[in-house]
Parts: sequence; C-alpha cells; structure tokens
Amino acid sequence: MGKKIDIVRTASHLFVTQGFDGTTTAQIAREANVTEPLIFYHFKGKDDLFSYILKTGSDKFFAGLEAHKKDTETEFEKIKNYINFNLRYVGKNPDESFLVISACPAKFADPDHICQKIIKRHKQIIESYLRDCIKEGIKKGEFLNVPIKETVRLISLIVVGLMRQRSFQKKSTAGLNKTTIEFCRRSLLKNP
Amino acid sequence: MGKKIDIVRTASHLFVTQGFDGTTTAQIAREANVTEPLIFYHFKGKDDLFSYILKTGSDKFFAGLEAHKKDTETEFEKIKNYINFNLRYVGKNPDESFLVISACPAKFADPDHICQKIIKRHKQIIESYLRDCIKEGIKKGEFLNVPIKETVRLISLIVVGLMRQRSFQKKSTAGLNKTTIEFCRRSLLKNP
Amino acid sequence: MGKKIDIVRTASHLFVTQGFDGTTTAQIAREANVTEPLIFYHFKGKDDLFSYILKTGSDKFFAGLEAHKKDTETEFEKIKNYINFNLRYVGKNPDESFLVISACPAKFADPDHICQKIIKRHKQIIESYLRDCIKEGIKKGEFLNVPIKETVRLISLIVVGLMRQRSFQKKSTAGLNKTTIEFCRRSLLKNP
Amino acid sequence: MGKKIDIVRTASHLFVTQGFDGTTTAQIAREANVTEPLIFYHFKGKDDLFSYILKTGSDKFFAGLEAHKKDTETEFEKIKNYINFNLRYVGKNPDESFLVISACPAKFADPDHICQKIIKRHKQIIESYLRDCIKEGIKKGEFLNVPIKETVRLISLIVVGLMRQRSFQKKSTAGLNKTTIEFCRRSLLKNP
DNA sequence: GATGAATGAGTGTTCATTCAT
DNA sequence: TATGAATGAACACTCATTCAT
Repeated sequence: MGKKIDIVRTASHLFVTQGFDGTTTAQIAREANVTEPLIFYHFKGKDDLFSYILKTGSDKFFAGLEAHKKDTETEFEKIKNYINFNLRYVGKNPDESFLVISACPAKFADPDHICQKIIKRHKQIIESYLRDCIKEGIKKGEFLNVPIKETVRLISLIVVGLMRQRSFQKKSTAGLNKTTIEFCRRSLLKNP
Repeated sequence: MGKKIDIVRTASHLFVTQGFDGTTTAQIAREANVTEPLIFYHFKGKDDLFSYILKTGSDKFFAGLEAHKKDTETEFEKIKNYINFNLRYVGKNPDESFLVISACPAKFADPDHICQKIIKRHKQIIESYLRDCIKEGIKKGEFLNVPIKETVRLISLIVVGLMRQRSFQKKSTAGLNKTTIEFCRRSLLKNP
Repeated sequence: MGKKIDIVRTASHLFVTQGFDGTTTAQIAREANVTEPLIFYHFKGKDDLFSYILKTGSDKFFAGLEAHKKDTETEFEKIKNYINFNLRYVGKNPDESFLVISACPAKFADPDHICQKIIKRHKQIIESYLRDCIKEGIKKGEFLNVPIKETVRLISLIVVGLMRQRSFQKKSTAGLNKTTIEFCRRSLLKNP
Repeated sequence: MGKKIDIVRTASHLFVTQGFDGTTTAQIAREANVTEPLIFYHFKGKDDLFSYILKTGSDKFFAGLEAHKKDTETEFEKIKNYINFNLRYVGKNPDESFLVISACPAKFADPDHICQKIIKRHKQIIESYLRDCIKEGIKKGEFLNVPIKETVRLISLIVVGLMRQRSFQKKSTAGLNKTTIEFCRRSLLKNP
C-alpha cells in the first residue's frame, strides 16, 4: 500500500546523491523493493516522478515555513528565525530540500517546464520574505542602509550554501549555523 | 591539430550545462566537430576526459591565484583580493571553474578517485589561504575574534555561491560582488 | 451490462484501423470506457477477443447472405446479387467484414488455429457459391466457356478488393460497384 | 559490408509476413545475423527502416516499369504488358512490392508522413498510366465506351489483388494471370 | 460484474567503447 | 591522427495479464 511512498522516498534520495541522470528507474525499483513497471503505473515516467517530488517538496517546505512564522520584536529576529528554520527543515528533509534548491536537470531547462516554475516560485517566495524584513529593518533604523536587492541575494545564497552542505555533503552545520547568524548580525545591524 | 583542445573545451561546457551523466560522448564529438573515436584516442574514456578537465582546471586556477597574490597592508585586503580574483577568474573561465567547485558525478565518490583528490586539494588550498588571513588578522587586532574554522567555511561557501551564480546561472554579479565585500568587511573588522 | 458489446465493437474498430498488434488492450479499455481487467473477465485474452470477433463476424455474414439468396432467372443475376450483398453488408458492418477478409495476425498462422479455420471456411463458402453459379451458367449456355477455378478466384479477388476499399480506405464505391458488374457481365455472358 | 543490405532484406521479409507491429527489431537483428544496435546505426529507428524500404522499393518498381514500357500497336497490349510486368516483378521482389501496395502501419496515417507520400505517388503513377491507355483506346475506337475513372480503379484493384495473392499468400498465379487478361480483354475491347 | 495495484517478459533505443583500416 | 562500422550492456518504458478485493 505504501509502495508509492517507497518509490518517492527512494527516488528522492537517489536523485540527490546521484543526480537525475545518474539514477536509473531500475535502481529506484530495486532499492524501493518494487518492480520497475510500478513506477510507471504511479507516474507518467521518470521526469514526472521528479516533478512530483519537486512539487510536493516545495509545498511541504512552505507549509512548514508558514507555520513557523512568528511575530518578533526585531526584523533581525525574523531573519534569524528564517535561517534556523531552513537548517532545521533541511535536517529533517534533506532530500526534498536539496532538489528544490539545487539546479534541476538541464533537460528541464525550458522555463515553461513545471520544474522551472516550481523552482522560480520557490525563489520568489524566499526572496520576497527576506526583502520585506530588510526593507522594514532599514525603515525602522534597525539595519544599516544596505543595498536591498543585493543583500537579499547574498543571504539567499548563504542559506542555500548551508543547506547544500548539510543535505548533500552531510556535514553538520551546528557551529557554522551560529557563526553565520553572528556574521549577518554584525553586517546588518546598526548596533550589533 | 587543435582537435584535442576542441574536445576539452566542448566537453567542459557541456559537462557544466548538462552534467556529466547528461552529456554523451556523441554530443561532445558532434559539437566539437570531431568523430567519436577521436575522443577515445586522446582520452582513456569519458571518465578520464572529465578528470583531465578537472585537473587542468584546478592547476590553472592555482597558477592564476599564485600570480595574483600580492603583499597588502591589511589582511582584509587579501580576502578582498581573493574574492575579486575568484570572480574575475570565473568570468573568464566559467566552465572549468564550475566543475571544480561543483560536486562531481556520484560515480566518482570513492575518496581514492583522482577527482576526489583534486577537489579535496582545491578546497584545502583555498581554506588554508583564508585561514591564514583570518588568523593573522585576529592576531594583528585587525579582525574581531571570530571562530576561525567556521568563518573560513562561511566565506568559502559565499565565494562558491557567487561563482555558481556567475558560471551556471549566468547572472552578472557586479553589484553583488561589491555588496559581498562590504558585508564581510563589517562582519570581520573591528573598525569597519 | 452492454459493456461486453462495447468492448467487442471498440476492439473491432481498432483492430481494423490499427491492426491487431498495433492495438493495445489498454486502448481498447479506454475507448470502450471500461477498465482493462474487464476485458480479461469477458475474454480469455486479446487473442480470444480477436477470435470471437472473427467468429461472430463470419457467422453474421453468412446469416445475412443466406437470407439474401433469391431464386433468379439467370445465373448472372445471382452473381450480381452476391456482389451487391457484399458491398451493402460491408457498408453496414465495415469492421467485422474487414477482419474476415483481411489476413489475420501472423502469430495465428498455424492452420489449426481457430482463426485460420474461420477464414478458410469463409473463403470456401464464398468460392463454392460462385463456382456453382458459373458452372451452372456455362452449362445453361448463359456464360462463355471460362475456366471455372480461375474465374472464381478472380471474382473473389475483385469483391474483396472492393470491400477493402470500402471498409478500410473508406472510399465510396457507388460508381465503382456498377462498373464492376458491367465489367463482369461483358466478360462472362455470351450475349452481354 | 553487406550488413546494411542484410538488415533491409530481412526486415522487408518480416514486415511482409508479420506486419510492422508484429516484427521486433530484435528479431530482425537475429535473422539478419547482426546485433540490434547496428540497425540503429544505419537507420534512425524502426520507422525509418520501414520508410527506407518503401522508398527504395517504390523507386525500383518504377525504374523497372519505365524500362519495360514498349510501343505497342494496340492500347490493350499496353495494359496486358502492364499486368504482366507487375506479376513478373512481384515474383522477383515479393517483399518490397507488397509493402508498397499494402496499407502501411496505422501510426503512419498522417498524410504528411513520407510513407503516405510514397504510397500516394505510387498509386498516382499507376493510375495515370492506365488512364492514358484507356482514354486513348476509347478515342481510337479500340475499346468500348467504359467509364474511365472507375475502370482504372477496377483494373488497379485487380492487379493489386493478384500481387497480394502472389506475394503474401504465395499462391502461384500462372493460370489466374491469363484468365485475368482474357477477362479484361472481353470487357474492354469492341471486338474481343 | 468490476476494479486498483501489481508484474514478468519484452520493446525500441541509446550508451560508451572497440576494431579494422 | 583519424574514422566508418560494429557491439555488449544498459536504458526508460510498455505489454498482456493476474490478483486481491
């Protein structure tokens, strides 16, 4: 009964560790203890399986993020919260997380492809979240007068880098996590 | 005559844009205007071609870095120099750079594989370069008393993220570049 | 309730337009608005479904032919009647007709296979019908002294060709029909 | 060296006896004593192999027909010549002939598909040949005043039927051949 | 009578690689 | 150096069919 889930979980893990092209449907079937045709019974094909993982992964992430949002006194608390959420989330869901932040297979490069749409939406939501924090923090006088767009991209890039280390290279990021937050605090706050 | 170079250049580009597994020797041959067996005349196989690119790419990078090293008054100048060098280098050699910093195909996961060795050496050299700067900066009183290992990893991660954007997503990083340096300056220096 | 009939009708049509091997049980199920296992509930398998169609098609054809036989003054009237019946029949039952006259899938080539038996019987009945007409016509002095066996084969071949055009290529054969009868009349009759 | 020809010949024969869908590339390879990938080295795919056979078969047929055309005293001699040529040709090239006259796989139904174009051209050339004979015969007073279009279709249909018997059912058509010509003679000529 | 889930045995096709020249 | 022909092993995917319900 849970065979569809087995397929999804096994595929997610293999796509992360071996890449989409480096993973065969035969291997997914073998490691999920199902027969190969069952993959094609539940999904239109390997591509569709990948898209499905991406979509459900992205949805789950935002559901978690939404539930995690809290009102905080300072804007920096929000950014800190966001970084912490990301790292805790990726710790619990290393595979799905990685696929969304990592580049998807080149063959899905068409911007109209569902994968590109999911990834784009993912980035937009995250960037708009950070942008609001920084804008507000500057307005309130909490933050230095940093260039907004670039700072958003930089923090995004840092968070993605941390997630990548955590999910792909399986390095613990415990100490790194704290260092990063302090690094950002000193760079953003007027009075760190 | 220059056919070996054509193969290497074409392969580098395709490996970056499509991944190792997503690139076929047939495609490399076609786009390099050579026949497929010629690839196997010059290289032992597709794996060997990849390793060759990685090795020469890494060597070239360090040759450039070595030539670029200057004695500067402050340690932060050195870090700034390093960031700038990376971004200028990746602008000129987007393909080779990317392959070294990006994860290599899962099938080369064996730590004894030459690719893993190249990548490991690459990381070590970069990290030791940054570590020296930070250690020295702290000793001199130029930098705050930041945790060394984590800060090195964080800056590495930022630089890799910038290179990734530049080489893979082809985004210009002009503004981002400057913002990043200021971001680091405020975080590292006692008197920014 | 009428689902078995839906399967048979849909399958007949698809077998004619796409061939036996070119038609999948999945497609039959889809276009008949049933689920695939239902086909296997009603028939032993795809082969059995085909045989069933062939058998009922052939039976229906002969029932119609029997009902259509009339006593006519001349033997040529009988042949004309036969040609007309065939074409009218194929107009109303294009699919079943075609399957009987067209060659059946090569995998049923074994002469002991039920399909071969049906097709053989079909040909025999038709040829014996025509043979009787021609024999009698020659004896009566109505027809020229044509070689019987070959003339039967020729007329069979013409009728099958007409049916094929009608059922498969969906060409109207209205004018062709009349021309054919006149063609035969001139060739067969002593005094056309 | 002759392996490409082996593939073509084996495939032609199998397509005729088993149909396009009933023939697997594995079987073609096995019976042609080549490996399967070689088929795909010489042809883009199974479809392309089929189209190639159709095209070369049709071209060869017309080359033969052209070489066979003779000036004859009567128009009926031309038609007789044509029928004889067809049957002699199909005797020597049973496979290619059959594929051109037989319906091609339903999946190539698109009128823009090269197979449809070949088949259409084939029909047109044959019909125009016959049309010219009949038109001229009527004008000369050699033939009865038969309806041209329908008579062309009828004779085409007869010839195709004969070829089909010869090539597919492997029946000898020696006697049938002569009977057919006499049949047509009586039907067409004013003074048979 | 009817179905969702599942599968063994293929299907056309592609791959990196080799060989004879 | 360079290539046209060839291949073993694998690839994503489909097929007719079955089974539990």
